[in-house]
Amino acid sequence: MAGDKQNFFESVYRVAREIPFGRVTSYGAIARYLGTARSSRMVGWAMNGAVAREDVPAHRVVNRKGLLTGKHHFGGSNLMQQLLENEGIKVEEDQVINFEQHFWDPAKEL
DNA sequence: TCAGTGACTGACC
DNA sequence: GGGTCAGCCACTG
Repeated sequence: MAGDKQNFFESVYRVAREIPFGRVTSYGAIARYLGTARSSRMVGWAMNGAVAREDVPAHRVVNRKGLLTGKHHFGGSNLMQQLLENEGIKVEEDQVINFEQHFWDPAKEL
């Protein structure tokens, strides 16, 4: 069958789209929800393609520590931080303030 | 084809 | 308590 990987990517996009306004999640959380907890890197790779999609809020996905590790993929600017702050999420030194408070777990909320 | 790399994470010492 | 290692899989040279 051709398209299994595509399905995985689409699944990641679908979950990312479900992230509520003003909330963030982690790569591992999405990976765990999809049943690929050990392939959290693939979620990050999927997000790489998600940036090109305006319907996928990739800026709401950070690493487990709330660190904006992927901000360099947003055009090499502080766009990611700008978008998060625009949603009421405070970001300082590439890290989300009160990360646990804004954290949204798809496996738990979805 | 092989080897290195990466938007991660959990376990181990 | 902080640094290191291994697993995961796709992409690139």
